[in-house]
Amino acid sequence: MLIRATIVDNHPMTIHGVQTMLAPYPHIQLSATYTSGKALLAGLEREQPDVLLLDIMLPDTSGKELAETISANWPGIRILALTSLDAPSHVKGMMRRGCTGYLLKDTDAPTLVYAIEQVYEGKEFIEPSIKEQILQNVLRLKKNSIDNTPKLTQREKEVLTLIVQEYTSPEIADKLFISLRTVEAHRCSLLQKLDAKNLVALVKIAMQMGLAE
Amino acid sequence: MLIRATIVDNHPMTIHGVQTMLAPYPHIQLSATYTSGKALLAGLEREQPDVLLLDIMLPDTSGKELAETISANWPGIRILALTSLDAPSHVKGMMRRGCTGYLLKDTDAPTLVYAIEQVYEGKEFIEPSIKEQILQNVLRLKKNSIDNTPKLTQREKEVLTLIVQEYTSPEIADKLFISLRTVEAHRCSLLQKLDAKNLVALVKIAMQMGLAE
DNA sequence: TATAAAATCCGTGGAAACACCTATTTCCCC
DNA sequence: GGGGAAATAGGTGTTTCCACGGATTTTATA
Repeated sequence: MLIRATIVDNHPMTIHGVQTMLAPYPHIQLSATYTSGKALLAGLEREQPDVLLLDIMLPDTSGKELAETISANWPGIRILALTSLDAPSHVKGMMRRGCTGYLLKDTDAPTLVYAIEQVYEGKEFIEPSIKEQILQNVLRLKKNSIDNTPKLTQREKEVLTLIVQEYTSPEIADKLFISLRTVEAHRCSLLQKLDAKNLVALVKIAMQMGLAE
Repeated sequence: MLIRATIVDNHPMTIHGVQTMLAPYPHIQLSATYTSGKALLAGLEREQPDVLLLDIMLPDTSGKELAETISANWPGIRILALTSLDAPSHVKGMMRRGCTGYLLKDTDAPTLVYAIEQVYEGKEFIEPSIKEQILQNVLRLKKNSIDNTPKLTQREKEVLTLIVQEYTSPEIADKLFISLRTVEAHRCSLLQKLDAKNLVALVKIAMQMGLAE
């Protein structure tokens, strides 16, 4: 088994580090290295690796755009995100754009090799700590959410809940047996208290608070 | 170490099954069993267990409401969700309402015991398969989403993206250098194609497609 | 090149949302 | 018992949204 890998990273240090880490493993060959998205796209025309180690923050293109275009144009290339960004939103962004793995730069050689092997075989590999982080991120929303948003009154919470359940103001008025004006008053309070520009912003905030899936 | 456990489930069969499973483990004592939410709440006034095994579907109250009130009124009681529902939304709902664990009913005795022990110590325990399911649910949205929604045209996708970014129709018109009427036409198409009742519904669908966090 | 799909635009009208303002009643807490 | 927050409701007006028609031009593609 010979795995041809390629790396894109604007830090030469990272590239050297990966080269050093992979040196003792002859079955993984770092066939090419690039320091920008443009250089990579140009290089892919000549030579396609099996696995691409892709950073997110690059000088010209962003890693997310690159992942999208590469997985669309070269579906045979497996992409392993290699970055120091551990925020769940970045993980989601990369995985949804076609990456099969996500690794942090502070990893060790065996893990790097294992991740490359897994990704090469089409199996997902995500840093376990990051998996846990995402999970907690999804499950623990309620903690700093509607209950711990002391700004909102009971009634406002009720109205907000009905709003994200796609009820309009007149419908909410009927449902709560109050006047349309009262509902509108609550809506205004919600917009101000939650610093929302409009309905869309309000819904997004409410969903972040866990009021809807 | 003696762990006092209590179970709420409207199926006597489940209760018997748990009793049988826990019998060989003397350090876990099933101190009380209830078949309804009301009975549980009444029983808690007399006796509080260390760990509560809680089903979601109950005749009177729902497990989610129960989890919320119990974790609020008896914060010392650890709650382990024990149900046959494996949908991520249920897991999120229960965990966000104060459960420390989530177990499926098709589990085996050692796992049940381990879960109770973990939860007793305040450590989270979630069925590994469910963890993975939630993770995939979060990460793989894009797959059957905006790209695989062939219904939407390119322009409609652009407009939808701007909508969830909290732009209003006039703002979108300015940004895309098109008429307000055109934007509104795209909005109507979006509402129809995505079967959305209104803006709120549209935003929710868009977020499920991964267009925003 | 013919045809379909996409993208553009308009008129009209009503519903809903949002922004100001004020005001009363209720209820909790010091 | 008085102060303050919450909930209630109204007036007025503007903006945005949404739905019902329609139309033309551009683009892709078979």
